[in-house]
Amino acid sequence: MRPENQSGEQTRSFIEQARRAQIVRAAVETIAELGFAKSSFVRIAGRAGISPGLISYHFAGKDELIAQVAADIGAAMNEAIEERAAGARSYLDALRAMIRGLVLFCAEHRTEMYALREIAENAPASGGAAVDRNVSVDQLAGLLREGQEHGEFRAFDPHLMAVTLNAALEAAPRELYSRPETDAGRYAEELAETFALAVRRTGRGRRRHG
Amino acid sequence: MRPENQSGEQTRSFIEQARRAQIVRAAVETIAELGFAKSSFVRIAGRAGISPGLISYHFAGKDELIAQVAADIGAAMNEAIEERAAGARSYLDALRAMIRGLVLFCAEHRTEMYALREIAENAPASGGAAVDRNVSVDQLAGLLREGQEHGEFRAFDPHLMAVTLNAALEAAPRELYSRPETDAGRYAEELAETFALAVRRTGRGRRRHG
DNA sequence: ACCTGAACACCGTTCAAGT
DNA sequence: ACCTGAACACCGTTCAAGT
Repeated sequence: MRPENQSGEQTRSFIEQARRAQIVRAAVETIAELGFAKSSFVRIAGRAGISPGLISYHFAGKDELIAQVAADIGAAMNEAIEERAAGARSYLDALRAMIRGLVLFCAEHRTEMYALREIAENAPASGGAAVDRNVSVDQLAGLLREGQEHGEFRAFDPHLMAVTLNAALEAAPRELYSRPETDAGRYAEELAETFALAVRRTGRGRRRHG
Repeated sequence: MRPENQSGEQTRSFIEQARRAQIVRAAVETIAELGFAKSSFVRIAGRAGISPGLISYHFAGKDELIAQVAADIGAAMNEAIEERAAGARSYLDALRAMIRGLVLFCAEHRTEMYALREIAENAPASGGAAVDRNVSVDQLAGLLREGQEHGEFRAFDPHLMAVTLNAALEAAPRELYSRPETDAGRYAEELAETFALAVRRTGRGRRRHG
């Protein structure tokens, strides 16, 4: 019988929080070192110095553990992105800043990205990809829609463009890992330019600066 | 001891080819019906009316079986795409035709796409995603580079644009499945327009300060 | 409440044995 | 060569038992 909780963190005891954090940390290290396939509960528990059964006690299942690992890393990514987008003077600048922020974050945290990539490659469903993707896509769609309402962007479908942009962003860690020689700064600029051209009002004889 | 072969299909006997095809078919049906997680060798073999050991006899491992399933479906996709791109009068038209072709193919083969998506979500590495992706990316990069050399496209990095486009294309089956109400024709047009704007020469003359 | 570790059901793979 | 099916090593999860 494991502790019940839906999403409230208040219901978790101090020990439980500490154990979960310890297990998540051990999982990240194990995945990064041995790869996802070899990261069994026995190995993760061994690294943490606890019994395998204790992992099942604190997590509903392997899915929840992996989801927590992905969520922790994803939260750091979002923080880095939003930090950069905050100072933007226009929606186009915000879009560019977000794209740059993500690509550069990936370049600066390659080891964490390796664990995340292992999860994405071997258990993306457990990694909360489906859930987090929709959150991310909806956020992007909101930004794009606002940019349209302010007359900065052309009349595309915000949701479909967000899906497309999200896919392009998710490809970044994969690309940076599989081609370590890639210049992250240039990648960031290329990607920012690509979507800037895709979303902006076509300037052919239309408006100039506001 | 299973039959050895590297990639040549000539070395495979008639029976082996038939068995492999039978097993692949059973795997596709099992994955589509029960999902990837429940598609064990025992269940696939049961559907095919054979022994589980026979699967290991004909395939080097589960990875190879899943890779074959993904490859068969992927081949059908590529065929549909290239068929459409063949009649294009320009590189921009070819790009648009490929994008439309893929999105519409996904819309017309949702059940096969379901199995492919199950694989992509649960075992993309086994699904040959890494290998096939590079092939596909290289092909796209080649097309983009040619378009640049013929003066149709602007001066982006062909490889990075191909990675981005490939990511956007791979998001299509996912999106069409998770939102069945999506108008595939409109999705195809939106995506084609997005990348047409991203790759074409900007009409405003040259870019400022390189 | 927290934790252990053996037991359990299941998995992919192997292999002696059949034809 | 082709195929079977029990045996094997391993997995995530459960649970009686300890504190």
